[in-house]
Amino acid sequence: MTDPSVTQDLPVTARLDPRARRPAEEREAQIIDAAFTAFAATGLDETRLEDIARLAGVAKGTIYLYFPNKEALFREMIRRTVVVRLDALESAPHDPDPLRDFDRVVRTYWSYVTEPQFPVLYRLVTGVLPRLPELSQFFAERVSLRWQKLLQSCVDACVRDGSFGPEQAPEAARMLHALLMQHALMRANPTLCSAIHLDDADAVLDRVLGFFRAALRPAAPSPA
Amino acid sequence: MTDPSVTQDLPVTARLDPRARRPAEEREAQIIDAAFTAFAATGLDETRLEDIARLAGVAKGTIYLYFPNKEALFREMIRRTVVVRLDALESAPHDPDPLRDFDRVVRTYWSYVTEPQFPVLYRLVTGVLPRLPELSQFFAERVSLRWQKLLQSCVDACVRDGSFGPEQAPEAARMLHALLMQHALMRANPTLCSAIHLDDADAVLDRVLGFFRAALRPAAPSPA
DNA sequence: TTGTAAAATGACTGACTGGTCAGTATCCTG
DNA sequence: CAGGATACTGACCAGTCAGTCATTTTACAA
Repeated sequence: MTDPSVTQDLPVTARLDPRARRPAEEREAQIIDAAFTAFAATGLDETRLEDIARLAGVAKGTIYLYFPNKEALFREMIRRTVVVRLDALESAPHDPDPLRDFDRVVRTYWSYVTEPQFPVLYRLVTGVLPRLPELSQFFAERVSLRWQKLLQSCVDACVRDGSFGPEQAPEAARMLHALLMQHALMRANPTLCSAIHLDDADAVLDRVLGFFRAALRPAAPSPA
Repeated sequence: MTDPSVTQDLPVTARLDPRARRPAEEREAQIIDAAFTAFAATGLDETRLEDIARLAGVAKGTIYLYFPNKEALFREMIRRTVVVRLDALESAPHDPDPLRDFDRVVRTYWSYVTEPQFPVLYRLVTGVLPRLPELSQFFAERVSLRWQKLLQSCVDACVRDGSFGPEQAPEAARMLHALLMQHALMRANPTLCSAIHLDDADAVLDRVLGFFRAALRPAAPSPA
């Protein structure tokens, strides 16, 4: 406590000495972080720039040195928070065993959508969908589509391998995507679905995977 | 064209002579309809009461004769638009054949979430989730939960019947719900998932049902 | 026809907030 | 340490819009 009078009611982020100049990147990150918190809590319209500024430990005017306006800040916040692990994942070595590779990808996806940030982003993006369609576009291309392609390639490998039956394969990626996404969202919004049995993320994933594998298991040899 | 100068640029709803007194119920319905359209297009915050009034063919002040404020209007609009076919469905006669009964319920659910109104409501409700949690509660109880219970009872009947294997049954309703819901939302937001193959609602349902039945099909008799 | 109660109107107000910019603090160079 | 350059500040302004209410219109009974 060097000088409580200055920092006492400044919220978390701000502890880097106020009014001190900072390298542009750092300030930007500060503001983006604050924006995420504020927007997550109250949405694009109900969030006052003043609040973001306070959260970031910065004056309102400062925000305008880094972003031309509120909407641009929002957009930029979304873009940056869509941390994409896909680059790493896509170039990572495939497991030679298709089933294990499938498992690895699914688990990575699950941990991605299970992070607390993800459902918030999803809600914010869908919430402003009619107003900022390019943002949804970005989100779709950057997240949904790429994951689905990746999943599909894993499924296909399992089909070639004989681990999965071919009947459901063509749509399997979309089905799995739907199951995982919806479960992640249900977990995040207990209000919206009184999600009692969904606390344990691993357990949920196991159930979903069990269901998925049941659908994909090769058909029984035709009964005599 | 009796008197174009009066009605020419009044939008659709308003054709009941303006400024004429109407029974309270009718006016309320007028306003709610307009509110749905307006909120659907621009969301709770971006919609001006003036716009709703114009759409309803009514002056702004009139709205306040029927609703205490904007938020209440929004809430009421959601409540009423969640047309619940469930009452009818729940008391409707079950088909004695469990599989056919299952089919009937699923198809009714699908037609419900496939109506253009549904995704709009869903988006609006989730969009204001942190601000109006009671609304989500209402939506959840009135829609998601009741449907899931109904679906589950159909699934259980099919399991008793031997049409479905018991392995995946305990979570089957939630899985099916997740699949249908997510597909309905994907169809409604092509931007968000470049939903190419999802135009034909019946075809989509068939694929989902095919997948679901594959997961639920009884396990093959243990191989010799 | 007229009187009156209820319904509807829309100009108005006041609070609010996105965005600005003149002024201040800090840093840096020589 | 001077003095220029740049990051930062926050009081202010202008636009917006939810909500109000004095006035007008309508319906209808006498």
